[in-house]
Amino acid sequence: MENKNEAITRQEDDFAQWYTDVCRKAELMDYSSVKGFIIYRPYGYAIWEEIQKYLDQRFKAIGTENVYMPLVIPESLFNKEKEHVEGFAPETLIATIGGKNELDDRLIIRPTSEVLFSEHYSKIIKSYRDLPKIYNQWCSVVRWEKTTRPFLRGSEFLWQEGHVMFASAEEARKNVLDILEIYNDLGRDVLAIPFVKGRKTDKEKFAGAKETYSIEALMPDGKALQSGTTHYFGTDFAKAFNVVYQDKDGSLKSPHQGSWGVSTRLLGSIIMVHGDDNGLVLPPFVAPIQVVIIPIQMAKEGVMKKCHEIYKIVKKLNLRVKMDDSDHTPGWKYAEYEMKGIPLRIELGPRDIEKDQVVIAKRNTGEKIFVKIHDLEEKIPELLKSISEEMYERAFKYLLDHTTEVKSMDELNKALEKGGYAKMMWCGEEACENKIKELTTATARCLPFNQTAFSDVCPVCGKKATKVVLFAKAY
RNA sequence: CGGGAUGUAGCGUAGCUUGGUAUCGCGUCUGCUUUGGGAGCAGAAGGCCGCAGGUUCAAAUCCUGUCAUCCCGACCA
Repeated sequence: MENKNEAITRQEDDFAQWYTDVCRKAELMDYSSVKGFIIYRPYGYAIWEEIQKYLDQRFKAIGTENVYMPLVIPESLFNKEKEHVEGFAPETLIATIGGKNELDDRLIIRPTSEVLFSEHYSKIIKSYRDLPKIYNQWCSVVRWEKTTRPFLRGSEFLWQEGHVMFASAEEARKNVLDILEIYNDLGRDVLAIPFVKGRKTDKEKFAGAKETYSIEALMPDGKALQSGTTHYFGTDFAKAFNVVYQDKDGSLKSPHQGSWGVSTRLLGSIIMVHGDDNGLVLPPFVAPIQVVIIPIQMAKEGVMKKCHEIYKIVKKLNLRVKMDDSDHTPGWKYAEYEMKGIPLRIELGPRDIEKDQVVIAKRNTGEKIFVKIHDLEEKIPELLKSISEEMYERAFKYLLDHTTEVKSMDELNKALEKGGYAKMMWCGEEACENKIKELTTATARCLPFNQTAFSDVCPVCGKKATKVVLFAKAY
């Protein structure tokens, strides 16, 4: 029987409310008493930990070392890089009192750590032998946001920030593109999210960066969500912070710098891309619980015993498994674990025991299948893999269906109305970019790496267009 | 930060116009019966009505401020 109080808002009724409902009912987070600062509850934090595991291992495989930098940056230091400061100044949180005294040099709670890394690098990089430096830190940062939403935009969020120094521009650029590829792999293989890889326009790039690259995900409400970025800085930052090394030939040079990061915003992507009206749908490889076992008629002879056997079989596969032997009814448990997005549910009762089988329900499709117990060992890993692929395919199809090539302002408007990306040829002028934003509120998400031209006229100004650009409304 | 809406038990709510010690459902706890899609019966606990001031003999209700959440803009990962 439908229990209205347990249900969440339907997506089609109010997508934003659905999102918030899922965040709370799936116990991913809770609000704290300070605006924009959320509590990452165990279930939500565990997803982040899985993301961390994957990325940390990939980062280290290409020579990255983890470090930890201070939480605070003296204002005087922060102000060294002009363009960067202008980008962040409006959203910094500043500590002004230490103990009982006003601070002479106020302390900025890091909104990002470019300047701390740069300052440190100026001390430890002296010779070409000290390069490259590929450092990363896992931490939280604070940005005083005006409007906040769980995971999507918080005043504090968790992330990793890589800050790298190389002797040459080529190496630095290669590093930030390699990392972008790792982010993309994370999406494809782990999160089941198809990202669009591309370069940001000058207008949209990071404060102080020469080049900014991003991975963009498309949400079911038609809005794009930037899910990760990498930046190439050139030598400007290094120069501002006096990072100088002596090269083999004895000359003094500035290294080429890059940075890259993904944040807990990825959880927002996961929730929206895959979720449905029954709640969360987690990609199998980040699900904190991958398989849940529900005993049916627990009091009946042999049921619990058989459930424990199944538990052991799944555990042995190195999977994250939970058995729920609480006294809730099976129906309650089904709904509960659907809300939590657990990829596979195993139901086991007297009827199954007779047939030496279990019932397996797939969260992503709702499909129920019967599997003989002796086949479980082989079948479960297969199912998890195919679920991940099905989820990716579904999201990819949505992405394709909502990427529309447009050749006129009229088509652009229609494409944005439908939701998703309006793909157009662009002359490269910021004026045209601004005009689209003014008329539609959509922004240039990126110049996708796939630059297959399909016209040579900019629909805004009518001049010659050479670049493929994706416009969309964004989070 | 501008415009709009909303805050009453863990969740969802009634009451507010016309001030007088807070309603109902779900959840929680106990017991028994149950268990293949959010179980049934019986009993119980749980609230300084978001917070802070003010008006009043008396404030959930009226006034001011503030905080939070949601929506629409501007800004940003």
